Amino acid sequence: MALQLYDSFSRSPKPLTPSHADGVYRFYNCGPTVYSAAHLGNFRTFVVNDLIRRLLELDLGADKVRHVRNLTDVDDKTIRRAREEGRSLTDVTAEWTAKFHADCASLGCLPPHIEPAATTHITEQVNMIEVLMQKGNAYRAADGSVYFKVSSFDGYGALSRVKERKLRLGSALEAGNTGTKDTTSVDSDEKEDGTDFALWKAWKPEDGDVKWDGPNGASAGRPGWHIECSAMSKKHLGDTIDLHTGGVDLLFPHHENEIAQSECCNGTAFAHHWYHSEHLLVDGKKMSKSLGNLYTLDQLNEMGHTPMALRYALLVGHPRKQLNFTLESLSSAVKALTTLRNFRTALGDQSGALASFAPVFSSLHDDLNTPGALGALFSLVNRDPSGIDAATFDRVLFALGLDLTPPEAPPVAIPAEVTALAEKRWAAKQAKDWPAADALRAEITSAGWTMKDRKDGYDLEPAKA
RNA sequence: GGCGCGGUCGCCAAGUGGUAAGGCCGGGCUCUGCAAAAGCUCUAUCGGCGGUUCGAUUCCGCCCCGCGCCUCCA
Repeated sequence: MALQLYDSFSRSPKPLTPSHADGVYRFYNCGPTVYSAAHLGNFRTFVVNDLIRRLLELDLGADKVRHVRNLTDVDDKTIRRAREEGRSLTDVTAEWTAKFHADCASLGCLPPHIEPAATTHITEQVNMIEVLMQKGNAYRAADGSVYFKVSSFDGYGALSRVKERKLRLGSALEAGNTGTKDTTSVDSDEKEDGTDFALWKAWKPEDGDVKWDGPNGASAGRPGWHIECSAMSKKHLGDTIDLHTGGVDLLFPHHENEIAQSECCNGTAFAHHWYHSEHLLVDGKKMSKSLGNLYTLDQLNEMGHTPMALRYALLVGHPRKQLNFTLESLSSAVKALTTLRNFRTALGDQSGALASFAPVFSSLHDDLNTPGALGALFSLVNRDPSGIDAATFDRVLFALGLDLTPPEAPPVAIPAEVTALAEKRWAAKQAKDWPAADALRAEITSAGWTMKDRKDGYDLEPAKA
């Protein structure tokens, strides 16, 4: 069964099959803006995309997948951050790019084959803007910026179905939906129409030394956000790509704008398939920087949560359904991972029936039904391991990106007095002095530690809350 | 106001026109001097009201509740 994914454009599931003669599947995934640490919500999307990447590799072969994920390293936020910290833009974005890479690696995400950055593709973007200007799809405003003329593209709104946005904007304002919006980054008032969006932003004093020569007739400045994806996608994957993905919040306006730019410039269909993963919620609300209800991987790691537990917790929800993240889901994940690990160990290198895992793979192939796949997996794990094929189990683990290597025990300092109590208890136990041993165990427990006996010794762990 | 998504066991979460996978927690058991770990095992009629149907949690309508997007946003 070929991998089927819901297509946001046609609003129906569609198989992922290469459309180019070389059989290489072209996959573009909108990446992060590198100005601070990405949060778990962001990583949900990247983990889901990693799943797509892995399944494609399994289905088509690793050499038949070209996965591109961009880095937005110039925009209002990156520039503001650099200014606030008195650093160069490059210095700031390099730091957060490295952090992003480290976080992705810890979560077991395969690196994309190509990771283009906006600032190293200025020429491509400028060229594209010039074509759009020549074709009458873009215009230079009085301030030297360049805008895309939405009314010049009939297909505008087909993805997000907001064709009459302009008319309805009034309603939105009345409904009070713009009260908390950050208006500092809104395009200038130089636009001919409210729905037009910036392709090129003329330099402003607060941009400091961040500027490049603009398209013909435009001022020096920097590219607008949307154009980078159109330009980099075109350069690395061609005019028409097989799949374009991102979080649901990118559906409008980002992806709508990308379609407009690319199709007007290239004169061909931009993407055959659009896929959007849903948001991660915290306390029922979207995890976001503006709400301040986010968790970064560092925060979670400091609390003692392993990256694999995080990945598992993200996999528990269907990618196209909002998932309410809780710390409790992490302890649940740790247990589940342990069960899987024990089962895998019991398997050794035995071979067995390959078909056992069919339900797992078919769930995965059916629109990335990770909860269904996990359910099917545990149905197997709950049975006798005999007859289970270890290599196929490993394929499942690869597909899910789960690394079952036992997490290293977090280095916790054991108080000397607790160690002393444990030693005394161990001695008492050896002497079969049960009353003394029990009394000492009670002392250790009240000190907040758990003493776990093994045949040849013992372990001390902080008592669970 | 427009567009979209969701409401299934204490928590999380699949699924199907024919009477509900799975994970966590909790209960019971086995093992272990105790404890832990590990293994086994038990627990739902699917937001509300109508409709279609031999039969609906699954289809349709209405209602209630929650979330997201409507140019910062994974």
